Amino acid sequence: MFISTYENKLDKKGRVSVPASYRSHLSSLGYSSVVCYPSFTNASIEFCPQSRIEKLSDSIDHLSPFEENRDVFATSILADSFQLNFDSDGRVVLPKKLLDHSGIKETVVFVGQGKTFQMWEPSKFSKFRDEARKKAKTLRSDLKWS
Amino acid sequence: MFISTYENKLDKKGRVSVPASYRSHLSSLGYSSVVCYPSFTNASIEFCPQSRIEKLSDSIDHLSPFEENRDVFATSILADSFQLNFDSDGRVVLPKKLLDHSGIKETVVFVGQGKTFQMWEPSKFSKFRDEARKKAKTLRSDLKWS
DNA sequence: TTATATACCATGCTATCCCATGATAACCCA
DNA sequence: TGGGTTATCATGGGATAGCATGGTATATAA
Repeated sequence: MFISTYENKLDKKGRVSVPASYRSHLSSLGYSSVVCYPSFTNASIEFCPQSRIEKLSDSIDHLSPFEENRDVFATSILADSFQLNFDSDGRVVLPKKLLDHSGIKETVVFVGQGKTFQMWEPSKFSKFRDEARKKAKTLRSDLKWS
Repeated sequence: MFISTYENKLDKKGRVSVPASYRSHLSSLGYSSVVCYPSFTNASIEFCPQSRIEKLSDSIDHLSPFEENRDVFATSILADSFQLNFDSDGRVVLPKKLLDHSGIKETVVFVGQGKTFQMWEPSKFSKFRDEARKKAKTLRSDLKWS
């Protein structure tokens, strides 16, 4: 499970360490590689194991080949996704497109979301987090979890 | 069951012993790791078995990946949670964010809540306890226990 | 060359492991 | 019952390993 938030820094080469606890969870899942794509609902970068994207790809594939939404999903997710590789110290290089989408400059906030995690520019995240807290207070009862 | 209250001290390194009776109850339930998060409703730190948070993560995961509330729940709960590990002497290190939320400086009050427990700053807890007593007096008849 | 990518090495910080101490509670036995 | 002996537990500190981060060196492609 991906939980907590961590702040790490981009170095001059654009590398950033993925938090060790996230890496160890990834390897416990037996991941081979990971995928990033820009969120469409906000300015974050979504990060997930390759297998999850494949599942997503499958569900897109089940849409009719002629349905308009099929192309919409495929284009906005799969076409904008990047496969990332860890270096030997657990770092990744973020592609420029994703940096632009997120507004990340030198500090990256890693935000655990359970099955996935996100990467944020710090000030954008704190704004989003405040709003999320407010909404969660009113919506909390909607989430069933027995 | 987690019952009664205990006062333990934070040392310079930010470690605090979890009361032995709580630890033995945790291990009798077979829990190896635990999760803490700031309470939504007061200044305490909530403490629960990891499995409880995993259930939550699963139910969030059943929401559509593109539903807005998905991010709202995940961010406000999972992102603010911390996985804590016991050292070999039954202590945990409390992250700075949780110390800030709770106002804990050097003394931690452990408060049993049956299935979970909380951690409080002493003076905040005694205030909370007094109010809880008053409310309980007037609400007494509401508690059903077939 | 210039830029991009990968492997490898170095450093400082901090979390974690392991052991020591003192206090308190539980136990045992005359 | 009292007195002494062990366990148990909270607490403190030193040593060490893991981690984030910075840098160098080498390779690859435009």
